[in-house]
Amino acid sequence: MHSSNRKQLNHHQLDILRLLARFRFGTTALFTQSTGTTSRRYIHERLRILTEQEYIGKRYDSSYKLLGKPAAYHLLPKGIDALKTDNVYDTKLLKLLAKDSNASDRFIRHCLSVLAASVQLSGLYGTEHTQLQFRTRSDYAGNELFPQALPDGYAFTENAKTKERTHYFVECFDGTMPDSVMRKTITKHVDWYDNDNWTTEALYPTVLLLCRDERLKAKVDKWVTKILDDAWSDDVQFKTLLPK
DNA sequence: CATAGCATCCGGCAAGCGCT
DNA sequence: AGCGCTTGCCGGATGCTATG
Repeated sequence: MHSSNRKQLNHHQLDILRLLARFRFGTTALFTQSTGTTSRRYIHERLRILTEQEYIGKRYDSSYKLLGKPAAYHLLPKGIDALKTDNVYDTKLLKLLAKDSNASDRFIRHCLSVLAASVQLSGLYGTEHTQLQFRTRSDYAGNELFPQALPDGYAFTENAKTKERTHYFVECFDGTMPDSVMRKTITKHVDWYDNDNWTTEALYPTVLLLCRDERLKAKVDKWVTKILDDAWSDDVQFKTLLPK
């Protein structure tokens, strides 16, 4: 453990930094699930090593233990630097990532919801042959085809032969925002489609609304029905889901 | 090319916690 | 108390890298 004799980051460790760039925050358990094969203990050790070397930071104190909350990891300047060699991240995103050290608990919770959603949806819609591809706001920052504000996620499976995509927009209603914001999120999709901003031949993606609990799901179902009744068309499909 | 030294991998074990 | 789950700590195995 002598810093003078430190090895270069291996590809496993870089993969973790890339995941963090895409999802902003992560936990040992969620990273383990999202990689599928690797053991939790091992992921933890990678995170420990990256933390020790100050590539990533760790949000954790005794109150977390008491609440049974896992530590939340995020990129530090050194980790962001290490990603620059990938040449795939635009400078705006890199600046955004630098602010994660001071992110609010609410923001962290939302980021973890999105990561959990990607894990859950991979199990729901992916198969051995056609894995579900999940994209985050980091992946499509600046995209002008998608509704604004950008959805929490965009996911798709691709038919190997026809190359046709079955695709989804993902919104996480996880208790981090007031009702008004959630309703606006629903109308955002309907308006974007009705105002002809969806300028490709592909069908508009099914909008998956991940609701924190049964009670919220019932409420959201009602909002969706009402909003579609009031709209000009019902071409946008919504589906409410509960977290696993 | 051989090898020494050490960073990393990874499993075993323990401790803390909630649930029953 | 027993079970399951998570994180922390320890140490042997593995494999990379610097050096001659």
